[in-house]
Amino acid sequence: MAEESRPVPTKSRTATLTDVARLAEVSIATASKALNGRDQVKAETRARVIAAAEKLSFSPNALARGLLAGRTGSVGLLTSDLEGRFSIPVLMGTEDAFGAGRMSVFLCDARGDSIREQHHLQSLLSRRIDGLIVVGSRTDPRPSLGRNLPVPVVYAYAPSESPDDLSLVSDNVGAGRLAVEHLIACGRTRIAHITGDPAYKAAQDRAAGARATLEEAGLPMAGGQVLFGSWTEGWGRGATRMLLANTPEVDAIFCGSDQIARGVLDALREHGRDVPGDVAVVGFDNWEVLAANARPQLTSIDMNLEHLGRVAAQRLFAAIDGKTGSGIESMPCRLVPRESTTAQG
Amino acid sequence: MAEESRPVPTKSRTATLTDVARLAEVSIATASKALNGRDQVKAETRARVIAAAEKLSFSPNALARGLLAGRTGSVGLLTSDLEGRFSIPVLMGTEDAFGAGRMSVFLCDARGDSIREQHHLQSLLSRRIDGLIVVGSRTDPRPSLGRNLPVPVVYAYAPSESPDDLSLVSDNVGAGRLAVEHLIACGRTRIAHITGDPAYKAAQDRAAGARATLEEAGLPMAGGQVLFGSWTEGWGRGATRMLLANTPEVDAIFCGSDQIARGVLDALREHGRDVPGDVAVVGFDNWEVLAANARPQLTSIDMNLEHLGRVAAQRLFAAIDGKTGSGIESMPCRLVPRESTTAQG
DNA sequence: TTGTACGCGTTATCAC
DNA sequence: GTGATAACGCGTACAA
Repeated sequence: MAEESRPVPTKSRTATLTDVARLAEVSIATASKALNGRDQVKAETRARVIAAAEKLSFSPNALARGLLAGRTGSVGLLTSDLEGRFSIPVLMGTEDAFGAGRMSVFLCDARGDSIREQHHLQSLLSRRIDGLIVVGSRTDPRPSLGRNLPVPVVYAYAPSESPDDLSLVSDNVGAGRLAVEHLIACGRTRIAHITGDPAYKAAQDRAAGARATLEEAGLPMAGGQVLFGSWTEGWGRGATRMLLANTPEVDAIFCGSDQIARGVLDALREHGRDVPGDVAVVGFDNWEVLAANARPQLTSIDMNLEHLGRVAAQRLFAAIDGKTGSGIESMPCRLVPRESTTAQG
Repeated sequence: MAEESRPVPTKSRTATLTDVARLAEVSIATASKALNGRDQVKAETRARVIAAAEKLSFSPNALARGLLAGRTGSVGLLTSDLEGRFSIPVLMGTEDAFGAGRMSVFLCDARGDSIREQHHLQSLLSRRIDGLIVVGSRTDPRPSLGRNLPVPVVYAYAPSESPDDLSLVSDNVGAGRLAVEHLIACGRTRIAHITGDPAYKAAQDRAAGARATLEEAGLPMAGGQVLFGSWTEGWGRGATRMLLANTPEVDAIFCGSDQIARGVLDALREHGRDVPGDVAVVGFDNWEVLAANARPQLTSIDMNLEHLGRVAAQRLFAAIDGKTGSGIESMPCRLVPRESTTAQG
């Protein structure tokens, strides 16, 4: 259990440039130049100043500097939903990119509430961030924050509804194509698609890509149509049972998520179908915990979300430097082959 | 694809207090008082100032304010590993608590690298954060950042090695007790424990709690000893097979993680054991995606990590106000009952 | 090469 | 009630 501690020995106030200057016996102007690498200062003087700074463990006050410079070297990261597992990798990517660029990141979670979002936005603006990244939790377009913000904004994962904004998204249509092309390349011809809630644009996009690719190859959609449902293992199991009953000749299933795929694998095993011998399975999200631990290990589509976040950071950097862009920039996904599609049936 | 946009119409510089004062035809001193609710200003004047502020969509510069006040209203959140799923809930809790208190949160991910951690720490200090929360990804103690930082620090999830620091952790020993007590209450007497890597303190603590509770009840540890392995489904399956071979009379399994538990459920089903009829199963982490979608749904231990994060934020608030504490504060876990233990065999 | 002085945007203290 | 004015800590013209 925690105890109250004795009063801490008086913390010495953090050193200021004035302190350093005094110790080095120069003016604060000279101290500033010495520490910032300006070349109008004698080497010996600079050394003395640097030594003094070290000794006082001086660290320049970023607030004062920002006040003067008009730029703070900080950006906002406004997420609508930290819980959703899609925000996290995007967030990691941006944090990584900004950290490398000596930028600090303010994290705000609006929890899907637009009131809270506005509140956070005001707070960020009052802190004079240099730019803002808005991360959504679904691929459906979200309302724009507007064009008259004093800082550039980049939307990631969930695009802005306004084409005037710059948005970075995953190419879900392309991902659907990727999955079906892979299955066709594996020699499959009776390919079904089991996916989640049809109200999600992600579901529609992936299905569109899958449909288009099948049509171009002159192949039918096994099961007659895309099987929409929910993003759960339970739906994966249920849909598979229906599918096996109606279309027993199915030899491949493209799933809208790894969770669904886990349910599909489960049901296939129950019905004695070998994977990938009888039926090949492709998942979506490449969620390691699910995909890599499945039996057999699950081939899956990776949206490269961390990369998406990094690119978002780069675009924001560029925008801060005045090179603004607009429109929706679509990033390719990649297929990660594992056991559930490798062997040839 | 994104296109270059035409040069944006000149953004009007964000309004300052001077602008507001000029528009309201008062001095900046009066404007400041009016906006900050000081009571030495005529109502009519105040209204005029507020109107002017609205019109210019004035937002006070937090940098200037912080420079003067000596407090910035921002805190640092230093995580060692954003990828690990334990950091996220803690982080959500702290973000939530601080957001409500009008504090902004700087997010830094050190990626388990102490060099990067030092770098982030310096960056945060230069931004004059009011306090710092350090979130680890494992429950093993981590090196202290030291006692001579200019701001209070609270360690969450992973405690500091130094008892002089304040740390908040989950009570893993208590959680082990909780699980076994529940199984005993369900009428089980031949209880096994399959868990992860023995190098993790979490594994040792949970095992210790389980052992102690069994001893107190005069029950043996089924299987003869705790089955340590890795935090994977694969180990859950493998360990279960061994267990069923050596100790077929086992009637309950307490698992060190939900992933392990999923493997255990899998193997039990394969061997024709009914859950919970023949064998009851308890998981750990209460990871919804795994626990709630298991067949049967998995009873699991929840570490209340979001709450842990919120309490960490409260402790930091208190420390900022001068009420510092120290030592390790242990937060209770809770058992979430689901199908895998409810029915009586 | 070094030092002086101003200003970034606010708030608080004091006069008026 | 209101308005000058001095800080907060720093960078940078400009003067010395």
